[in-house]
Amino acid sequence: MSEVRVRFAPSPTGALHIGGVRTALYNYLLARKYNGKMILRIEDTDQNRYVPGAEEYIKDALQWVGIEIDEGPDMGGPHAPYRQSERKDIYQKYAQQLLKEGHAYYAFDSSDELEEMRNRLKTQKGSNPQYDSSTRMDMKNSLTLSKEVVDEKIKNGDPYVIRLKVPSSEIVELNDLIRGTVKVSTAQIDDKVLMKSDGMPTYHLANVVDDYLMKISHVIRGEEWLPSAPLHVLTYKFLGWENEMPAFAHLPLLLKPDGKGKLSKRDADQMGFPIFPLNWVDPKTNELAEGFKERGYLPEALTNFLAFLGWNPGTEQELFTLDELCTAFEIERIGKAGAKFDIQKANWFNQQYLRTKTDEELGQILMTDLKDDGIDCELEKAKTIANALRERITFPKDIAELGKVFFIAPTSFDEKIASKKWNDESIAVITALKEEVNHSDAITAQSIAALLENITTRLNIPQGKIMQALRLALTGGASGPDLMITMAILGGSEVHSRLAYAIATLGGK
RNA sequence: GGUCCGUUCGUCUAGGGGUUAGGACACCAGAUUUUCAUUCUGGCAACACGGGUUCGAUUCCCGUACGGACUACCA
Repeated sequence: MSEVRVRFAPSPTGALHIGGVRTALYNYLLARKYNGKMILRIEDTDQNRYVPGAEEYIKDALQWVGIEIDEGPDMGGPHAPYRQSERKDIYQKYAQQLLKEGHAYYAFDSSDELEEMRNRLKTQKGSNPQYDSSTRMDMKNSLTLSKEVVDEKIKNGDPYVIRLKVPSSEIVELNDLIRGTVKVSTAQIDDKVLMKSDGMPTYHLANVVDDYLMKISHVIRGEEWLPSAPLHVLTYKFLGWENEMPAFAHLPLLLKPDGKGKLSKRDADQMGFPIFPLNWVDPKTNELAEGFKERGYLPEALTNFLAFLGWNPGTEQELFTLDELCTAFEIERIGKAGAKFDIQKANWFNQQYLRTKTDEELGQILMTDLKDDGIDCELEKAKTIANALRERITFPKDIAELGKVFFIAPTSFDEKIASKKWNDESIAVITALKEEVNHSDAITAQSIAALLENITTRLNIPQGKIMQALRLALTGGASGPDLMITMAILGGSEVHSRLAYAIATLGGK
């Protein structure tokens, strides 16, 4: 295979959607697998929709998930510039070529006139109203107007667009790597605008020209482009690039978790999960949308999860690092059907990856989170706590959430547990433990276990009957890591005072 | 409306003319854990429908239904 060159070509109209991240990921995986190049191209040809900060956001997001760009606006490359707004002249040149060769024409119709045409045709049964071979001779363009009039209009600065002259009825064949051969009659394709009246190209022209010039080998993009792909094939042909045309792969869409339809920000908000990789503040509304990163998703978990939405390796392995994904990835194994976005599975991946972190890494997270709550904790202790908690967390913030109990003594106690488990027997054991626990901090899980063993056998009370009450007294709740370890971390004097407080509040003998 | 694409457990999916249709998430149950979590074991649960083709279709073909995308001087 000749060099694999793929591109991710977002338009800077806002935050990068999670579906966009997946598209970028698939491109990246293919590039890495074949030691090819990953190109970032900014498609900013719509000046009305341009959102400041969006380009930066996209780059930051890609970097966070671990997608490295080989060529793009920042690092440049052999086919710079990589921002379409900076390539205007190039598109103009090819538009002129198409014009000269009779594959395109000038059109002067106003938006009112276009609308009128569509409305007129809409009333006719079965027809789909579009600017095409059947209607263009009724419109104002260089096909219907005399050369003199056209030249005059252009000289006068009358607004015009350049449209592709699509043949009236030919079959265009598109070979899609995921969907196989797709055939469309040109009768269904309209004379798409190639150059807008502001001198900017539309996606259709810019995309074809850039992919050709940048020597893109595979166009991997969302399925929403499939209907216009035949148009692009046609454009390649007209430009004389048919033999250098990239391979196409149209990805199935990400669907909303319940019901039907594509995943939208609205759904995500409703279901309570993020849709953007990073926090995004909408510059118009000033509204903050929380990102996957800030929500506590690890980039490796997110990429693993995303990769499996529409692709699988064909084995039963599910956990893949980004590197492993790169080698395992195959376009042929991408599915055809849209995938519903199941955040529970994402959470599971997150849990799996969080567990691979060392006690030190987890401890660091705990320390900084605690600090935010005004609690100081040294690393060794943080590591111990992290170790005790590591099997119980899904998100990084869970460590501090669950670990707080080691720093903040309970002020109230779970009533249900209290009424069930706080009785003469547990009070006896807990009172004895309070008296006998080594008040110095130097207790270990082993020593405290031995002490408790000693007390329960002496009082002839089965340990199982009092453990719940003991946890209640120590933490105020009914769940948490191993109790002996909990007490060891707490330290003797803290255990003593917490037990004393519990006895005082819940009652004792 | 038109064009195109799609359809295997609730979800992500494997599979493929003859299989007990496999895995994972979620859920449920049991075991372990004194508790919760973990872990382990087990369970629930799917080939949209109707016609063909075939000795045999979930698998191939055609329809239907349902879903989706597109139908802009947006990408």
